[in-house]
Amino acid sequence: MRERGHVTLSDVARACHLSVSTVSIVLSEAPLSSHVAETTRERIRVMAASLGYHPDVHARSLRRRRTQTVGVLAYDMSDPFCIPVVRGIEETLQAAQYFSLQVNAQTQRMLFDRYLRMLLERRAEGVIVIASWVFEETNLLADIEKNNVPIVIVGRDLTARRITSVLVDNHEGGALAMRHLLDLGHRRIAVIRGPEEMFDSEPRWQGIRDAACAAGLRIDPRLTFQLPNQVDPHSGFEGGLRFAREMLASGFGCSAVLAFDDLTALGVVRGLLEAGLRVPEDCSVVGFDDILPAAIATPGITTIRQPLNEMGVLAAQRLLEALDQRDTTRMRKARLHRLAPELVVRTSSAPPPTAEKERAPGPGR
Amino acid sequence: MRERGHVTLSDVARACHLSVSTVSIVLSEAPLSSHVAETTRERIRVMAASLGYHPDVHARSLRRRRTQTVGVLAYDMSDPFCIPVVRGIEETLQAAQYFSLQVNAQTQRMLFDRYLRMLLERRAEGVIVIASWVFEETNLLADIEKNNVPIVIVGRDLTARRITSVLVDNHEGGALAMRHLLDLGHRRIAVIRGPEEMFDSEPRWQGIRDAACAAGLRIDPRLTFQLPNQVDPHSGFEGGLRFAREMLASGFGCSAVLAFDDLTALGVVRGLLEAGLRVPEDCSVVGFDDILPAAIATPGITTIRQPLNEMGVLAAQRLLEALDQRDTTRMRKARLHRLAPELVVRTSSAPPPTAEKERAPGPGR
DNA sequence: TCTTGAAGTTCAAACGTTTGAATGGTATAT
DNA sequence: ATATACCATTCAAACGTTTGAACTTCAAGA
Repeated sequence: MRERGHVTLSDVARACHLSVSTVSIVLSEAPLSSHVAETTRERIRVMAASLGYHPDVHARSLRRRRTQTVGVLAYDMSDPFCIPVVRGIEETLQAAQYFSLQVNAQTQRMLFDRYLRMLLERRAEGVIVIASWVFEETNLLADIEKNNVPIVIVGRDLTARRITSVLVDNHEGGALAMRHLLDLGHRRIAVIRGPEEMFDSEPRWQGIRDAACAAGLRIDPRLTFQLPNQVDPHSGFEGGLRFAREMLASGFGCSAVLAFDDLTALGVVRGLLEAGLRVPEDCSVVGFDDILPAAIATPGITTIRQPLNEMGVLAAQRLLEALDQRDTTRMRKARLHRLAPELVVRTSSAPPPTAEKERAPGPGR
Repeated sequence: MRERGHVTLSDVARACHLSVSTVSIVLSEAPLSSHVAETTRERIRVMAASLGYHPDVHARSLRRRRTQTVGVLAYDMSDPFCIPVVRGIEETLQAAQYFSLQVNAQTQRMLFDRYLRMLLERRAEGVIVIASWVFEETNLLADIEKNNVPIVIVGRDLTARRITSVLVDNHEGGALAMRHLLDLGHRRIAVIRGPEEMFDSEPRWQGIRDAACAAGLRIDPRLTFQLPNQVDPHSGFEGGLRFAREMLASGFGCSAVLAFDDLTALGVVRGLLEAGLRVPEDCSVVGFDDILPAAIATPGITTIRQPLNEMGVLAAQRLLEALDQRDTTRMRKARLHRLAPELVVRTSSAPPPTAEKERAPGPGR
């Protein structure tokens, strides 16, 4: 064991009575290593292992001028949304021999900037940003361009800024949810709209309205509710709970609630059950995202699944392509990937209490 | 913008008609920078900013022989258990100007080893491992010692290997849960024990038994159930669900279920509700951990909270201390921190259906 | 005997940064 | 006039690694 500091190449070289070069060539499996006698190679490897040698990635990166690192900046790792995306990214990068350096902005702009800078300092070769909000005008973006580091963003469309973007088709998702409730026979449907500063809110709401419209239904404005802008991504639960209480207090009922996301839906369920109503018998609830708590709550929340893992994989693939073309092509065009969401039917949705009268009168239903 | 590669100190120096040294001294705010004229300093800073210069952390680490980096190896970042621990670690390290390099072993031993090696290669100055399982005999441990990198582990006791350990008092937690049910008046209590290969399982079970014993209750072996060893940390839900179904099918009932963790508890709730029973009126359910889904499900799960954030903070503090003493003290003694858990009463637990008869007969209760 | 070629190994420079020592100035005290 | 102090800046070496070029040594071919 060394007195201090790490075991280096020259430690190994000294122990083997060889030069640093030879040891480096062998341990890094450079092309030249085929010219080194197998016995020597083995001797070096054994010695390196017994000394506990591990190459210094800083020295290596400096010399090779490659870090094999991609930065992944998530707006909040504790949001269940991020986890599968990050995992998809990680898998894909790992297979391409890249290390994904993950940092967590915790929805704080200050941290966001700090970490973006840190990724630059750590010489990430590319950056993937997961952010359905924040990330507006930071001048670090210019620095990233100056240093020729490609970016991909997950969760919103920034192709206008010439950044390749991967996101779910929110319009279609909203429409899927609404059509599901309409198909079940609901007509009095309450809608909880997302915070205004979140990118997803508007297209989702559009999809909901368009689907209602196509079925000849105009959504009653008295049955819509707006979630406030909040920093805490877990606040959706509180919002849903408050909505349910207010709605029940107002006496202005509905047979189904279409919530902005799963946390909101779980808040609504809590409010309804607390008041002694049954879900879905008295009122259906539909969420969005398909996060873990929605699947394991009882009743299971009917929701719109975002292909999160797939989105991560796609983002990583696009980034790897950009890295490949980095030197040849200067001008890359930003691409937009809008992935299809999927309806996941669980037990929080059912025909309305009076469905038999509203729909087909046959006794089979 | 440079043709390729990043902007370097010498780019800035050239643009300022100054030497690399001066620019370095100013931008890194070295002590010598007080000797540099303020006008010069400002000129350098402006130029650096306009060129988009960011210091190369690899070159800096190489020269300074410090990386200001601590590795955080979690056995599974998608486990809600890890999130608050990691956040506590991150906060604490950040305040001490350290960067926490987080990696996710996804409960795979192969990844665990690979990432541990990577942390060594990235010259993490210390390592925090979050692992209630895995992490048995990896010879990388020896390498870590050889390179004089301090370790702290969260989630199990490895003081026998002279590694400082931070964990919750599982024995006390189990006892708390059992005493809560006993206090409510339950006598027929089913217990779902954790997987054998998980460190927490045994002490938790001991605590449960000791508390029962102290109250003069012997737990009926027909009411205990053993979760199988599983790689997927989300499998607790399935286990709980299966338990509930089997128990109901056997007709051998109980008035309360003490589940190994929250996911298991949520599985039990699903099984009971599916069968038309009410929670907590017909059967109480208690979990362990206090993860998000337990709080936002309805009924909210009564559970034993682990002070996860605090555990992260503590682990980081101990590591920072070890880093401070690294050079002076060679022999550090490993410390054991066993933190007190806390009972969180929600709505999944209540007196048993026949509580009035079993306990005090007064009408006030 | 002299090339030629290969095998096995080493030299030395470079990557971008930091930093102790050194430089050339100018002002003040002796 | 010389020493002292300080100011503003630069020199040069070092961190651990990689790699193109160079160097031996030995054997075979001309």
